Amino acid sequence: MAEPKRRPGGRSERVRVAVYDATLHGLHEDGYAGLTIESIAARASVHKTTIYRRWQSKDAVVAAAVADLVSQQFPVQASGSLVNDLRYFARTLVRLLNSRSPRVRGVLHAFFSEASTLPEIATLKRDFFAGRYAQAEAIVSAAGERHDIAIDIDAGELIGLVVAPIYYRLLVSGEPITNAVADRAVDNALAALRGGGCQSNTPNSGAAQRN
Amino acid sequence: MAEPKRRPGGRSERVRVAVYDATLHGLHEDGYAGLTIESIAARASVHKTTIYRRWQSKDAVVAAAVADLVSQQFPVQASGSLVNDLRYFARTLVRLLNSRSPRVRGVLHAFFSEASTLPEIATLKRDFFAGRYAQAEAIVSAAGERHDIAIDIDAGELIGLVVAPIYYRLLVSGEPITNAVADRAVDNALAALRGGGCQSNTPNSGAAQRN
DNA sequence: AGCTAATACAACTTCTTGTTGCGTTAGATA
DNA sequence: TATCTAACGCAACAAGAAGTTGTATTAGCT
Repeated sequence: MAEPKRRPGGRSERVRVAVYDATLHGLHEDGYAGLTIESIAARASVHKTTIYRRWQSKDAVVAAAVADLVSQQFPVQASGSLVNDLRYFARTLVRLLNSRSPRVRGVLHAFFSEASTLPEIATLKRDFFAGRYAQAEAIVSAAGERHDIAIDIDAGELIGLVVAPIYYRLLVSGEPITNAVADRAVDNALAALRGGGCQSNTPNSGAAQRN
Repeated sequence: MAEPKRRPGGRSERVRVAVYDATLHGLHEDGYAGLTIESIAARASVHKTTIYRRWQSKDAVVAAAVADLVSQQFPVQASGSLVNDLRYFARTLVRLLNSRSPRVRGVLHAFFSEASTLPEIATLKRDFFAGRYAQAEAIVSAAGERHDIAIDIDAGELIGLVVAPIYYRLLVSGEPITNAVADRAVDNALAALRGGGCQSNTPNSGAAQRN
């Protein structure tokens, strides 16, 4: 029952990279519905049996390809004023959503299309945004410690005000996503702060709820 | 070259309704990728040749089914205070996004998945949101005329602040969408107004932009 | 009651999907 | 350099879905 000797270097690795690349590229160009194992194989210059034997199903390939790219984390700069940090954060998101890299666009497609219903993709998506959220929360709490803002500010609510309008353009209105959009989102979020919004001591707002 | 006499009443109509219903239902349960003409036919208790002859392609059926439901407009109540109108508006959106009706969920799936890349669906989506936007803008401009708020308020920006967090939960974070979320979104949007946000005379915000 | 548009049914072709056996290539080890 | 064998390429195939066509049947209309 000895384990067969694996060969991680060389061809296997090249095939893996080529397949992941072809998968994300295809996800971007043809969408999840139009993506097939044979199209991936053709684009990766690899035979379809190779994919069938190594990954079994289309969903498994997609999940693996997305996981591979997402594992490369994006660092967040957190030093200086709250405005600058938030602005940098928002602009980083804008740059990401505007990326012309087929691999990044493939992941975005996976996250914001039908593929997001796959359990593996859903988990990756949740983990990715949880990570981003934690980084953003650090920005806000740091500002709280510097006494730039009140301590009872709901960090999640504030970050939501910053990023929600950006995602809104990507997913709903389809309007272009410029740096000006990012800056305006930050300005409005901070304006809400000044106007008394994002208080964490009013968890359910003042209104009664029916649902 | 006489036009053949059509028969809009009776069976044709029943088939049409059954097919649209089955399409939206299938879109909800199986997704766009999993949807096939044969599955629609089976669910509608109709033979597949009927669908092939009347609608030609899967995309055409989906577009027609979505268009049929979307054509039923949702009225917006606009009387009273800005807070109440916005809250009603936001809560209506929440109720829509939480709808358990398979037909509504099917349309939502069409709008926020791969099907939204189809030209017909994209047009329907754009028109639908343009209509909603116009209604919302009326709320804000009415408040401006009542002098509840300043005249130089960017209505679109304000509405964006209200609805963006709601869509953000649906499409990005996946958190539950309650009435409390709607109310909080309105509160924060109005707080932003008080804090000096949503001014229409600062179209590109103060910051320089690189993109 | 008769006409015929619209649908159902069956049989068929074509294309896609996924599998299997076997020969070939190229890392790894000595 | 020679050898071993994991990983891949290739061809052939089976299974099934997608889409088409001819004909019979149903049911709306006059």
